[in-house]
Amino acid sequence: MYIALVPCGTRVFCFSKEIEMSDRYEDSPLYRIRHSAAHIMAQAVLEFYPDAKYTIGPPVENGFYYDFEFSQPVTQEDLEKIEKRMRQIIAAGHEFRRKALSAEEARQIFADQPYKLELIDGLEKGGLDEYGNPLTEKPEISIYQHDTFTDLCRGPHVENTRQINPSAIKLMSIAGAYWRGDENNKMLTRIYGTAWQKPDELKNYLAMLEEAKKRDHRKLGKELEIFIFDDEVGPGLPLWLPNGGIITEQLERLAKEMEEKAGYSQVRTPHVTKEDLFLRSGHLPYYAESMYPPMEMDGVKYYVKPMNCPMHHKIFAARPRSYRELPIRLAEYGTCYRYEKSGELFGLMRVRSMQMNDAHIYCSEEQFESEFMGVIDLYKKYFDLFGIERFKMRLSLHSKAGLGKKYVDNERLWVKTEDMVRRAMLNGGVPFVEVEDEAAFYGPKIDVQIWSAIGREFTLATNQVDFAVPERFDLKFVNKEGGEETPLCIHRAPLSTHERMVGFLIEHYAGAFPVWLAPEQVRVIPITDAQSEYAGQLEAQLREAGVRARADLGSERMNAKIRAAQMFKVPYMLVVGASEAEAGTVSLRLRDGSQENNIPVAAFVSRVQEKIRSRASVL
RNA sequence: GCCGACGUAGCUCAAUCGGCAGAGCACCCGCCUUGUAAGCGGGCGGUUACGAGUUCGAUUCUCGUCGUCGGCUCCA
Repeated sequence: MYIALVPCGTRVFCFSKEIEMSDRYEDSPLYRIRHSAAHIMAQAVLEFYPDAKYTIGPPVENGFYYDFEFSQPVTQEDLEKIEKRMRQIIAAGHEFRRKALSAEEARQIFADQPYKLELIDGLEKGGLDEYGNPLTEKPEISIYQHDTFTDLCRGPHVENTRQINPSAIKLMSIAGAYWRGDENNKMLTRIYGTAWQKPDELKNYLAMLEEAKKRDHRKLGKELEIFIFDDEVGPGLPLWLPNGGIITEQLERLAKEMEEKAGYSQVRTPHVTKEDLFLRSGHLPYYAESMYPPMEMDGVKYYVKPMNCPMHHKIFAARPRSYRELPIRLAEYGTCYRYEKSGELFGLMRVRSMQMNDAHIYCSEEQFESEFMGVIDLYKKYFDLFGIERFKMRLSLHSKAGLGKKYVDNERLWVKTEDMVRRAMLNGGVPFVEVEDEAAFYGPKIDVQIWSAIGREFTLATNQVDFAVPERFDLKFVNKEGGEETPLCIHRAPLSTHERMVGFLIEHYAGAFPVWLAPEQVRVIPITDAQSEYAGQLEAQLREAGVRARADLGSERMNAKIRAAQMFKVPYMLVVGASEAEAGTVSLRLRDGSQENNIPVAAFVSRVQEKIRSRASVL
């Protein structure tokens, strides 16, 4: 069962069926167990560190956490004793008791707990929840007590600590976390734990984590020689090895094919531009934090581009445009550089240099819906091709508080374009969720959210509306009536960036790429040296036929060569001995271990060619 | 950027209390001539991330820098 975890501030418009059928997490027994486990952990922690201040401790996907302010450093090694004490508390069979009370009574109970006092203030005055988000109605203040521990909490909890299986909980890790998630606030210490109903479920969860580590793109990327990072090159600046070069090249060919069919034009633009361009685009006021510092030449500042859009705008403006030309779709696999904070870097998924599957569509307001949905259709085609099923479309909206800071200050246009996107998605019947304060600075967007092997969420593809920047660039087209109009701009990146896409695909396929993407498609393995020549001929013939093939003529035994090819996840292995050389056939071993013998060479060649041409997902 | 942990050969990892830095794989050279996931032998490979400090002596202890990892913040 998939349990939807919807962050605060999310409005859900249409769930996928899977989610629709499941219960709300908040109502599930697991939620109570995890929430209660968090309280028990807090009790254990306070017994060991009586002067620790406790803050909040909610259930999360797969477990729970609790944030503390400690006066001394607490480390991973300390988790063992805390966990042991938790088991004792559970075994003692304490009741969880709820009590509603006034803000004043609550303040007395938590007199020496500054964070709890702040929470009480939020509940009472501002109508803020524990995360600092505004609440629509004033909640009742309640506490939960068990054994010696009392927490400000709205529940729900288990009735008795015995309802938690002490063998189905485990403390996982320790990490820093800002109070209320704000980097301007104090950093607290967060302890993560996991809790399940049965010990077997815990075991399965831990086994799943181990499995996930095996498909982590950082591990596979190294093993399969797809990319590396080098200390002297710099953090977040990946080097694509030849195998990575093949994969990215195949993705580009796919994109260009699809874009040609969909009426895009390919353009190319420089990596650096004068400061003026980014002042005009608004990147410098709104996006400067993520930009590399400028370099100066002849008294002029130049910036490395974090986005391609301003240059595409200039291409649009290269000459006067008529409504007859619209929509104009400009595409470029543009290389951009963003100065991501060091701690934000994450393998290929979050880097500082990236090549985007970028394009900008300039259209009139009437054309907007069909253009926007055309992009969504393109997503769907790609996702079908890759067999990507687990994703979430998210309508990312502005926030009122961010106007003029994170977002262009024009609320009317925000509301209008957000509504356009919402309507287009509803008309198209595409399920999505809405989240505030996630928009681009120039407009709302539909982000496609995916999860990395270790469960971290990323935006893969994105489809953004820009109602602000075309005007700043004074972009115009002449309409039917002969008047001037400013076009809307859609920024889209269905294949994300090479970096994030390949990182994702490595994990998605666990390194076993479909034939068309596999860096090496065929490995020819002679059984003895006597077949070296035949193997070499096969390699040449396959290459001639457009297949990436290699004959392994080393001095290892056949079994060792098969093993090497398996570890590299080469889709096809051709094992050839005396009889195959004699008959002009091959013995085919697939990556999955299955075998087909006595295949005529020509038959194999055309089979591989067909798999490549159709970008087939099966071998 | 912040909190915490970690950094030994190309890779995966050892090295007791501070006392000569080691193994497997990979790579190179031989031998073996093999039928669907590791044949055998030999060789090469290190300023223990970098820089200071403590010490007779530092992979080991201390400090700093860089990088990586788990999170937070942020995001294609």
